Amino acid sequence: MTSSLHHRAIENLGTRIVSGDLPAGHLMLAEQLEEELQVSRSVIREAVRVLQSLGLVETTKRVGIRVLPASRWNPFDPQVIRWRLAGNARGAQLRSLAELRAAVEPVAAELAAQNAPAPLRLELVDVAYAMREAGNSGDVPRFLELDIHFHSLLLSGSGNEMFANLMGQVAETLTGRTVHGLMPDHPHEAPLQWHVDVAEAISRGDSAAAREASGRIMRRTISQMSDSWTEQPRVFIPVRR
Amino acid sequence: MTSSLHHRAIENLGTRIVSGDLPAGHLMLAEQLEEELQVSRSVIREAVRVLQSLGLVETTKRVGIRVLPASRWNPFDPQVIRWRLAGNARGAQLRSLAELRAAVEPVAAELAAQNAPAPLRLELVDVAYAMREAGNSGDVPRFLELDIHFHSLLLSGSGNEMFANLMGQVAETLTGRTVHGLMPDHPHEAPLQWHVDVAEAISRGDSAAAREASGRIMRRTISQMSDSWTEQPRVFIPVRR
DNA sequence: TGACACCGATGTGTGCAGACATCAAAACTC
DNA sequence: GAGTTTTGATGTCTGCACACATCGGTGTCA
Repeated sequence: MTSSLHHRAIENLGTRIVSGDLPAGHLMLAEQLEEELQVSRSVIREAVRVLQSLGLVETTKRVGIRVLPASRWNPFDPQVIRWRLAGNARGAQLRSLAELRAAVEPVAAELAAQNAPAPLRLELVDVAYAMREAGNSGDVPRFLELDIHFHSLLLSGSGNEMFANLMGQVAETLTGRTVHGLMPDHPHEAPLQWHVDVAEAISRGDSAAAREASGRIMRRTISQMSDSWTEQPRVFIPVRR
Repeated sequence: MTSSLHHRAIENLGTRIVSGDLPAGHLMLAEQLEEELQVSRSVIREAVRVLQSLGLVETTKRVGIRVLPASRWNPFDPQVIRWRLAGNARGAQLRSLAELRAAVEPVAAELAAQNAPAPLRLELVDVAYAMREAGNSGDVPRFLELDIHFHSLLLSGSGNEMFANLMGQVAETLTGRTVHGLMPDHPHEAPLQWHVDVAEAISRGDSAAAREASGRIMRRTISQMSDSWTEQPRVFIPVRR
């Protein structure tokens, strides 16, 4: 039911708010939204309730439905991330995700070396070898698929459900990087070997080596992507006291 | 409006699902929930829509409202985190948050050293000094307050809105740690100095030193808390393909 | 005359009740 | 077993009553 009226209403309002089309402070009335989207009150009310839980709007009696500033949005919500990736904040969103990934993956590798179940360790090694092959043979789509699979296994193997939940976002950044031509036709030798190093370190339970090798991959990734970020302004969320 | 019927319905169902009282696969009907919570259909529907957006339930025509497994929940949603902290998964949730923090803060410190606005850097140094004083004089409540403020400034100063959003969760872990008597009456000297080191490194833009000092704090924090975690089983979220 | 506290009118979200539409699971027919 | 019909749940729409924050008017006091 991805195109129910409810879903479409959320999508419509969510994209417009995140894109800045409906700026912070903008006031709307439920009745006016019914008219605009040509749906009934119940649809609007249920959609507004969801947007409220995402921190995109707040409702006040006698006032209406007010759009909240970006600092109140839940930046980890998959829908908010999707809307930002689809809009003009795409660059900033990709940078945020890449930095988050850079922070998390080395620790995830360390934890996976300590805790991952045996079958997952074996699969990780297999995938790392397959990545090296696909990379050397220039099979870009297969490489992307394996790359996503590798990092998903790593996050899953950490045994931390918050890390594991980043699988989807990581897939998004890797895909975005490939689609936007930020990847060389032939991935470089060194990063391919580092992936193998991570997998083998996890496989033998060497958490320090896993962390170190993963850190190398992340530093390389960041330095490659940072060129296309420099123009994106950073946003500083004020400290709430 | 924190005690509207809508809010109470979400709270009721959310806590019961997260606590395992309503297990994955459990089926409910809207009509039955109306009866049980003694509210009208619109209240139930709006609450279910919100829970649906959090990944806690799914609705199917002709079937009803089905509780989803924990692997489908959004582990970054503040409400989900709060429900887990309030229930029997408290230990696992605190560990997840601490590991996330351990991963993020060193990178946040690095970014803050590169990007934070000047006033924030100055405030960070002030707070670090005040922390050292409060720590040495054994003023626990003030120390906790300053500790939260310090780490909030650090995350905010990174200029990454996802990092900044973790302020609330970090406050929760620090408070939880203090309330549960996991903190010594007098904080140790070394960590106090490391906080000052982080602040001064950020202040002078030395990102490597900031990351290093922050990493020391995190390693100490993890090793102190890990004693109370060992009994918590880890959950491995399967890779979705 | 001016400042301030009170109070009632107004408008908008919240909650309720009932109807019909839709659609997928389940039962039935061949 | 394949195709069709029935059924029962969510999806959508609508009219109404209520709660309550805001605003403007009224009255009191200095």
